[in-house]
Amino acid sequence: MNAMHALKQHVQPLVEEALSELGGDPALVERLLQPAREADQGDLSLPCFPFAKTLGKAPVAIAEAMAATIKPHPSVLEIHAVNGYLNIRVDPSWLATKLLSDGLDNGMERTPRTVLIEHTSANPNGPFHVGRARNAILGDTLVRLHRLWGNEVTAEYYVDDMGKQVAVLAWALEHLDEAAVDELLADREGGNPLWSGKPDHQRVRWYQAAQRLRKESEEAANIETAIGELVHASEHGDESVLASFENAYQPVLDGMLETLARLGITYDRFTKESVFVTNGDVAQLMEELGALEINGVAENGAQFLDLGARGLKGKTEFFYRRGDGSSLYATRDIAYHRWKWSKCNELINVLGEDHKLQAQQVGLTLEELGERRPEVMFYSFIKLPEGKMSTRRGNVVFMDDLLEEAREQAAAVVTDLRPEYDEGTVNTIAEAVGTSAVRFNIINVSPEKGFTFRWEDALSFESGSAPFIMYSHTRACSIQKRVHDLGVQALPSPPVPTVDAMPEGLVHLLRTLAVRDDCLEKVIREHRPHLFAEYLLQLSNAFNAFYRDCHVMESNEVNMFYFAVSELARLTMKSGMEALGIVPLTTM
RNA sequence: GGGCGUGUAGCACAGCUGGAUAAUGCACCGGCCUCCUAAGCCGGAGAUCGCGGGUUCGAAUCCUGCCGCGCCCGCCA
Repeated sequence: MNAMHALKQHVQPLVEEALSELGGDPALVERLLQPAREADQGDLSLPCFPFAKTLGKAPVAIAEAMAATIKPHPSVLEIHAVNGYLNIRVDPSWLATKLLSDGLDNGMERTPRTVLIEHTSANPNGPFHVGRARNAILGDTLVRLHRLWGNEVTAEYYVDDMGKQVAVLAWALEHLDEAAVDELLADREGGNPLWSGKPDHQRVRWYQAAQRLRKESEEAANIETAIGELVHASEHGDESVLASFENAYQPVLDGMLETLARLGITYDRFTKESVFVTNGDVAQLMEELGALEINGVAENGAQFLDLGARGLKGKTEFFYRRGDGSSLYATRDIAYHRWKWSKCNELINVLGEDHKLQAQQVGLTLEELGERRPEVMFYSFIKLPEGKMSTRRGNVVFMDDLLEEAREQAAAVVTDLRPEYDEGTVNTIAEAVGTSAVRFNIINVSPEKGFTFRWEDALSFESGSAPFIMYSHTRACSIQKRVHDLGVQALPSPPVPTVDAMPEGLVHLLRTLAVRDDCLEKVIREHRPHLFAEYLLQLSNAFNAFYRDCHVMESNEVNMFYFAVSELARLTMKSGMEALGIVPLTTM
């Protein structure tokens, strides 16, 4: 469907030729000839200002001269010189023919890449709140977008199954009972009773109770020692301790995954951090690091790399080995990355902005070892209007609660709009609308931007939201169903009308369909899913204009060309929605 | 203090490898259901692009200084 790319291939030589005749440098055309910023001005546009000096002519005159001399081509409808710009407008008939013959398959020669995307990897110690879930939603969307682009993707969750957080949980489950936990957390608001049986919500109370004891009780020092011993044992690969950790966290992780599954998020593989300790990779790695030129040793025998020598600013010492010889989280992460590289030819991590420094350290160390550094999509945290999200202070929105609220609100809207629907239908639609709206609300903003969560935005079902896209899609589905019911089959290459017979909404839709691959390509290259969300909004909008201007059916007569365009748009919307995790309902 | 990121209409957000009148949604004002689902469509109003310098034919975009906000600167994870 890369019709705009094809257009440029046709047009560029003609523009270069015209420019050469005037004495300009044709080598500049490739870069300068780009999609027009102003949609009403054309499809491709060449600013003529850079040629003014060498040609000794005004840009306006250059553009006019080129417009007059450029050779015609079937793909080009018209060429105008405006204010020093050469504006080229695609012939919509040519475009329609091209789009319909290419179909969803964009016909570009691409070798699919093997991509490993690690995302979420949240500590399994409690339920997702909206802030932690941003990682999973962005990561899963990236996975889906890569699949749409034709890449082979493995989505991976790195399970932090050792270290302090799990140790605290395991300790709590071992040493506290229900009554003790209740007492320790007595001053807290009770959570939503809906989740009282969900293990992530249950067990996080044990974790929180233990956190209190660690800070506030008289035995704090003893507890700290006990937990320290557990951590130490896990870092040395003690199997019984690791097994007790797993018993502690696995139900929590299952509960967390249940929440994500509701959002359509699943993983192909879970890799446990402890694996790299028990299989010897970490020991081997530390040995190699110790032999590096930039290795340093502290007084107590701890070892670090001097990454300042490799351009790292700020704190330059990167410790990878403690004085007692055990590894650190980042060390294991490096071992994990080497393993990941053996499984793919492209590696992407989704990380919170708090991991930027560590990602630098891991990346530089990998390069020092002769490996490539992974690509990273960083995202900023989600705040609440009241400030930073914090479970401890109760300033938190749980994903489970948000999804429930979203479903209820959506159900209210459906019941209001479609009173004839039965309860089952309402629930199906409400669940789809609710989860899709929540996802879209997070995908829609650029990852590096701080984000303030507001209920009214998350639950907005109007223009600029997932339900808007979903609704446009159901219109296309409705058309398909009606045509199908008439017993009419789509034609592979229907007669394409001339430009004069094409309403504005149709032309706009064709041009929007034509730029999908350019958008997707950029999204994949730059890890910026929000641009595709933006595109899908535009496409839905364009479809609505087409729907307004072009009636596929007039008194049971099917316009085969309109139907073909409608179907192409429907399938493009559907695949795009799936790539964003929006549920493509056929009716709503 | 140092490093990284961010600042665009009342609110939210796009545009940032320099290019024409800064896009979109919410909220606000007005219009459209004898016609494929009005969760829609059309029109209107609303912006000193944080502030000051610089580079350029041209700056929201690049450079620089300042200001606000966020994150990081553990032999934690």
